[in-house]
Amino acid sequence: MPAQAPHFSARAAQIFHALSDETRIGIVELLVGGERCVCELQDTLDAAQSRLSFHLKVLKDAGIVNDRREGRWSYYELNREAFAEAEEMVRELRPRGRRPSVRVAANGRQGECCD
Amino acid sequence: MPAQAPHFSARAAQIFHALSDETRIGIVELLVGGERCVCELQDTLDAAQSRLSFHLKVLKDAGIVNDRREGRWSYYELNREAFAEAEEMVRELRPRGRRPSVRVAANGRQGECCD
DNA sequence: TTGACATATCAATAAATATTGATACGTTAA
DNA sequence: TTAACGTATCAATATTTATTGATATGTCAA
Repeated sequence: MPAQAPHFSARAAQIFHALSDETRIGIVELLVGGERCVCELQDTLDAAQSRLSFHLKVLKDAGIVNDRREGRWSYYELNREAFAEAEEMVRELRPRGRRPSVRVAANGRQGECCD
Repeated sequence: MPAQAPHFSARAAQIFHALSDETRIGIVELLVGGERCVCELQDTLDAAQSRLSFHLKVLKDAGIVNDRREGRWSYYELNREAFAEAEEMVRELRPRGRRPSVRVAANGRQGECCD
């Protein structure tokens, strides 16, 4: 069997990439408590407006956040599903079972590896 | 209180960055069942040697894998701690509590946001 | 001891991402 | 209406990350 469904690695890479930047982690931290307006994020993070907008788009494209417009304000909130997905991915990538106590190469021979 | 310990976001970014590439996800998938020799990874992933070595280094620098040398072979395995750490990070970034049913801006005023 | 091997590292380049400043667009207050 | 506002998007540039081919290093077999 394949290790994972065909697009698992692409989706995993996308989610983890969205979380691989300190500014974006900062945004997520601010959203942990609930929905926030872009202008609040801007004040708190002290980030230039277009820069913040760029990072919000990365998060949105990865499905990490949802947005909502209200008049001239935009509100962002975390998407619970994406976090469930991320947690599940970490679990699926995590080491399973135990290493054999006697080391056996995957080709079945002990202490040898390549031909 | 700060949302997280001072280096949380740096460490989170590092771990997630290590997992943000399809080739590296592929490597991790191969290691899920236990330790593997570099040459096996090379055959299975069909990746150029220096390319594979580069990605293994990214994973190693992030603490995702440990390596071991035996004669002329190198073996890599997943580091359980890093996955526990990653899982915990996802949990800490995940939305908590409930959004207020009546929307209130963080500045306490309803329906308003910025000054 | 010499030569082939497994792997890491390096330098050059390519490709992807991020930052910045400018502009565009819808919305609201005056 | 018009002007200021909040936000998104774009183009140019800077920065980071990945790939490639070459070389270095330690190890083992002949």
